Amino acid sequence: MKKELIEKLIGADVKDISYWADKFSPRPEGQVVSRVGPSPTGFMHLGNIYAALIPYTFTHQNKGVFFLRIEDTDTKRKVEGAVDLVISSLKAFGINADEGPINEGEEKGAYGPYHQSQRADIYKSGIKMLLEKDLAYPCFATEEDIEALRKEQTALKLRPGYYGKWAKCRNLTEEQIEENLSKGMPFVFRFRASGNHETKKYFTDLVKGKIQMPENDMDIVIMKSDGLPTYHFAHVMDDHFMGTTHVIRADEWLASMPLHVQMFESIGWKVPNYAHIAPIQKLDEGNRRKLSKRKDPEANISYYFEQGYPVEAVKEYLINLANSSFEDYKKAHPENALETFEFKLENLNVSGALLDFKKLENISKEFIATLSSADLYNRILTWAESYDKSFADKLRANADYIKSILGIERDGAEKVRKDYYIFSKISDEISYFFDDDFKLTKEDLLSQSPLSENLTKDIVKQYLASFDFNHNKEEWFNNIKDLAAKNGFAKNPKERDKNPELYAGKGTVSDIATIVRLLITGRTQSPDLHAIIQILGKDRTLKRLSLLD
RNA sequence: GGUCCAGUAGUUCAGUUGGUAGAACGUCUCCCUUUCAUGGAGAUAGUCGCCGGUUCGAGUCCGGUCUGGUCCGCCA
Repeated sequence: MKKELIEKLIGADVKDISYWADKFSPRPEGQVVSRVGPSPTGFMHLGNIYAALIPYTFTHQNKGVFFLRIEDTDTKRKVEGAVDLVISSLKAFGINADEGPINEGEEKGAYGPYHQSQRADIYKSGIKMLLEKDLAYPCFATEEDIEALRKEQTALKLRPGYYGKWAKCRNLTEEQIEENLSKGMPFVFRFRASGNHETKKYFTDLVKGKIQMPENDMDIVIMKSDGLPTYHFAHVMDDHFMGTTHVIRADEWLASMPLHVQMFESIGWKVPNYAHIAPIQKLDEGNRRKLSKRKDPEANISYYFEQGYPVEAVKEYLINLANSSFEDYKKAHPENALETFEFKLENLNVSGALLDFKKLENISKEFIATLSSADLYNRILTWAESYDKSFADKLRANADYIKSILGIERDGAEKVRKDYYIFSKISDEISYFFDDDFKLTKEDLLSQSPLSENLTKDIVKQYLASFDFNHNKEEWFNNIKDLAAKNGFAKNPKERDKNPELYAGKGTVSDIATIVRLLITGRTQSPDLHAIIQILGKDRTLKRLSLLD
């Protein structure tokens, strides 16, 4: 294409591509460079974290460079504060980029800017280069033209798209282009595809292995009429100049790998390694489908923060999802497993990772069980300050009290309870420790008691009479056992099961314990009762034991 | 419609170059036990989507078929 026409199309002051080649020095030989490129839509998808965690971990295990690039070329979707959301979300999961934006205004690294919206000059130079090489051309087709084209193709049962003989602007003469320009017609730039759709070519994907795909023959739009590039072109330009060696990205890009490889090759640039990560899916009425931002609240990572899953658990779950051999590794190395686990791209889940909340809960329980009561308290408080203000107030006002509650069968215990998995459930879980939330009527007691009304009343009376707050755990329980014996109850449930006729109409120790438990906690299930009593204190305990008086 | 990926225990997934299947979670049983949650021991379970082919031998290779998913925008 004539120089004058190129200048008419993109302006006279566009730099040669060599300018950028000089500006961005090549990365050290052999260095692994990878990145994550979220678009700032104001929404952080679980998949975004998943797609960042994998290259981040991979790159750091290879002592490489991991950078963050904001892919904000879609001006229509731009949202205020979205970049901060991206950075803070990544940070919450321990993903800190070596290069890239560090907040809404600043960035670090020598290959920037790391916002695509600020790289317009670089892309223009790229277009200039492609026009000179005859690898791109301006296209004046309107949206309506494209729509009509698609309709015609579908009617003929042909592959829809702008390719081959359907690509009308492909063969525009320079005179025709001049004429359209003089009419002021808007245009985009398209890539001049060189492939034949009938020809199959092998591509190597680090996750999926060798795959065969047709060559690309689509004359895809590479620069929109607003002067910003589409993903495809930005990917090629940026990953070339930023020195990316490993393009690790979501599965949905697999189909455009032939296009991207073709662009690199026709320009004469080195083709990076590709690794396509299977999407996170969920089961919906028997079918799996991609986690949907619109339909599924759990697609948004804020869901996990709101529910109060510990980030560590979510992170471990995601690693687990990506590479199920992590389970074996963790069993062998329970300490520090997450950081030291070396996962291989070729071991990545190939088909699609299905969310399994049961498993997440399990991991979360295991993780929370490793926390001391003080650590747990701090985490709950941090969570509550954002998501449950009144509970946060309660936590602050009763710090020591609540810490001792959380410490039941935790601090110093050889077998830690594993009944918490999300912070949002803890408030309810411990509510009976507070008189305001403790509600038990006589009717509640009698209806839930395993024994008859008269027997229950009698047992309550006897227990209150024999209760001594200063008993240690053994003395305390012996007292209940004595009470059982005195009333002709079985000392343990097994004894009753062996001789049911002996204890007909009576009960066992566990029945007495249940009645005490109901009086103290209002529930039939609770952690260690003696510990609860000690934390509640003498006055509160006696008051609750005196319900029937 | 085209394209590519996948289809292995109830569930989520492993199964490097072909030698009749493993883990985790779940479920169940027993032990521990005042309830629950733990902890310990164990059990349960799969004609490896279906059909055919190659082979002494196939989850693993080939062909076909069905099912599910991805992508096919001036969105990324």
